[in-house]
Amino acid sequence: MKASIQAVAAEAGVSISTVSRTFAKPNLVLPETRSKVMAAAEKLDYRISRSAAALKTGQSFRVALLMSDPISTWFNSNTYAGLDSVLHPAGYDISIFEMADAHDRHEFFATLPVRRNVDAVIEASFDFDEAKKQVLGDLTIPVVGMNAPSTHGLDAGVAIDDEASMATIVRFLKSLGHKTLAYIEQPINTTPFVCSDRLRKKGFSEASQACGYADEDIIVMPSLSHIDARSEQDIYSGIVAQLLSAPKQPTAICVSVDAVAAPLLKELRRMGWRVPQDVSLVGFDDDDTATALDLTTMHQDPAEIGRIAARKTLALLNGETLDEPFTVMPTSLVLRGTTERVS
Amino acid sequence: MKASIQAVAAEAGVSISTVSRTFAKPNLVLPETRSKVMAAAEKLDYRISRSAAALKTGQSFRVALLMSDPISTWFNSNTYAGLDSVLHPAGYDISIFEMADAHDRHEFFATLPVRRNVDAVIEASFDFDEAKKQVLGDLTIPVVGMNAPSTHGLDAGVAIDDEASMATIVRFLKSLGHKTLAYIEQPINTTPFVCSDRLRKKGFSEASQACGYADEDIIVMPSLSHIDARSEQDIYSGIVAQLLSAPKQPTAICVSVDAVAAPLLKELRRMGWRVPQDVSLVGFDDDDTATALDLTTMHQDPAEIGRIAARKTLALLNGETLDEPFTVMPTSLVLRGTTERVS
DNA sequence: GTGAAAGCGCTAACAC
DNA sequence: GTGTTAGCGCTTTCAC
Repeated sequence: MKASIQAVAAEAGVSISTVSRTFAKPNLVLPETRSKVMAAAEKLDYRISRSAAALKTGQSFRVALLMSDPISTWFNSNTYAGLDSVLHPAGYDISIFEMADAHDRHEFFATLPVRRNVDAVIEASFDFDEAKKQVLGDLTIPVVGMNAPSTHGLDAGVAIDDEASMATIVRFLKSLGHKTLAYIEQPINTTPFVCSDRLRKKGFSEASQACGYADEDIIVMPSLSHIDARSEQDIYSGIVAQLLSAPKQPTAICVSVDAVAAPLLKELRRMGWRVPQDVSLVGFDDDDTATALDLTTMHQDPAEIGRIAARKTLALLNGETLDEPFTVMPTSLVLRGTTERVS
Repeated sequence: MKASIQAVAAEAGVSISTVSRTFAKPNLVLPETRSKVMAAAEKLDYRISRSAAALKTGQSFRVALLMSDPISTWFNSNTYAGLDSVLHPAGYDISIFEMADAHDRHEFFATLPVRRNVDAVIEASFDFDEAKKQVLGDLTIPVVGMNAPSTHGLDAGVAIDDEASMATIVRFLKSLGHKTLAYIEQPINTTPFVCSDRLRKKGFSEASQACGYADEDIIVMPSLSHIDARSEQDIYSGIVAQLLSAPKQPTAICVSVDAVAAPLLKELRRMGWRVPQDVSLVGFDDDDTATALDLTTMHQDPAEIGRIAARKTLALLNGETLDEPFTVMPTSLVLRGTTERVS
C-alpha cells in the first residue's frame, strides 16, 4: 500500500542502495545526496520496512523477556518500563514470555520459541535450574539476568544484594533496641520461581545470628505450601495468632516483600496491636503500597535495573565486551512510620 | 547459524512449500507428510523465521500501543498484561510508544513510525485531538481504543463509563446521608492527555446536581496547573486546609483516582480527622493501594479491558466485522473501610 | 561515493 | 496434496 525503497530511489534519481545507505549508514552518503533522498522519502511518506531489514540482516530486532509473574506486578512492570525506555529507541521490541507454572516452563524449553527469532533474552527474577540455564546458554545469543540468583548461564546481569539488604534491616532493628524479631515470608507463594525469597530469608537468618540474636528470639514463618481454601484474612489472622502466642512476642517484624505488609498490618491492628508503638514492621521493595501505608522498607529501583540490563544487552548485541558484566545495584532503607525505637 | 526451511525440506524429502504449509496451514497437508516434516524439523531444531514470514506476508506481526503514561502505571501495566495474554499467543509483539509530553506526541505524529511497521494500533486512555485522530485513521490499519473518551477515529474500543460510575458514587454517598460533598482531582496532573479526569469530574458535578445537592454543598477542587516547587505534603495539606476552612465542611470526599487517596488520608489524619468517622472517602480504580488502605472505591478491571481490546484487534486483523465494535465495561463499587453512614 | 546484482527465508499462486 | 516459481523489501559485497 505504501511507497517502497524503489519508489524513493526513482523519485530521488538515485539507486536503491543509496536510499538504503541514507537510512542505515547516513555518513557513507554525500550530504547533498542524502538530502535529496530524504526529500523524496518525505514526499512519498516512506518508512523503512523493519521486517525486510530484519530478514536481510539476520537480526529480528526482538528481545525475549522471560518472567515468572505477570507483567502487571510491581517489579516486572517497572523493570519493563526501564528496559523499554532504552530498547525501544534502539529499535528493539520486547516479546514477553510469561511462564507461570511448570507446564509453561517445560513448554518453553521444549519448543524454545525464541530460537532464531530473538536477538537476546533477558530474564527477570528467574530461578532456573542448571539444566535450563544450559539450554539458554546454547542459544549463542546474549542472555542477561535481572535479580537472578546466580550468574551461571548468563552473559550479564543486574541485581540487588538481597542478603545484604536484609542484613541491613536486621541491624537497623537491633539498633532500635528490638530484642525479639519475626520474619514472615509471603504466605502463599504461587510462583515457585521467585528466588529473592530464599535469599532474603537466608539474609535474615544469618544476620540475626551474626547480630547475636538467640534462636528463641527469632521467629521465622515460611511460605505455606498448601493453604487451599483459606481466605487471605484467615491466613493472616493465623499468622498474627502465632505471633501473639509465641513464647516471646516479637517487637519487630520483617516481611519478605511489601505485599505482605498491608494484610498483616490490618490484621495486627484488628488484634489490637499498635504499629509502631507495640510492634515495628519493615517491608522490602518500596512499592506503591509501601508509600501508601507509610511503611518503613528497603527500597530498590527496578526501572533502573531494567535500564542497565537493557544497556548491557545492547552492548552485547553490538559485540562489545562488558568490563563489568554483572552489576550489583544499591538498595536503601527508607525510614517511615512503621518503625520505632523500643521503649 | 540454524537450519532453514530448505534443510528441513531436504531432510523430510519434500519441497519447501510443504514445509511452509505444515507450519502455516497444517490442515492442507497430509497427516503423514506433516509428521515426516515435523520429525525433520525437530531433528534439525528448526524454527520458522518470523522476519521472513513477515516480509512475505506483508504483515509485521507487531502492534503499536500508544500510551501517555509510563507502562509501569497501574492501569497501563494491567491493560498491557491483558493485551499480551491474547496477542502474544497469536504471534504478535507489542511495541510501546510512550508519549509523555507534547514533544513526544508531535514527534510521533510527524514521523508516524508505525506506518508500514505495525499491523494495528491500540491506544490506552488517550485523548487525541481530532486532527491527530485523523492521521491515525488514515493509516488504513485497525485502530482500537481502551478507555478512550470518544469513539471518533477508532475502529473499535473498550471503555468503562467514567461518568456513570462517578454518579454511582455520588448516589451511594447520598444514600449514606452525606449532605456536603467534596471532589478532589489529582492535584498535579503531569499528563495532559489523561481523559478520564474530565469525564469523572463531569460525572460528579452532574450527579450531585441531579441528586439535589445545592452548589454550596459541593466543593470541587480541580487539578492545580502550576505548583512547581511545592512538596506533595504541602499540596495535600493545602487541600485539607481548604476543606477545613470551607463554609460547610464536607462529610464525604470523592477523589478522581485512588492515587490521591493515600496522601490525602495521611494528611486528613494528621489534621485530626478520623476516616471514616468524621469524613468518608471514596476512591476510583481499585488499584493496589486501595486494597492496602482498605479504601472504598470504584473497581475497574484493566486486564479484562486489555483482553477484550486485543480480541477485537485480532478480529479486525482477520478482516472480520465486529458486531459490537465498542464495548462498555462494567465497574463496581467496592465497599471497604473508608466510608460510613453519617450519624 | 554510488550503482548493479545477489540473495536473506519464507509464502502464495499456479501447475500438476 | 504437493512441487515449481516468483518475488516480498531490503542490505551488502563488489565494481566503477
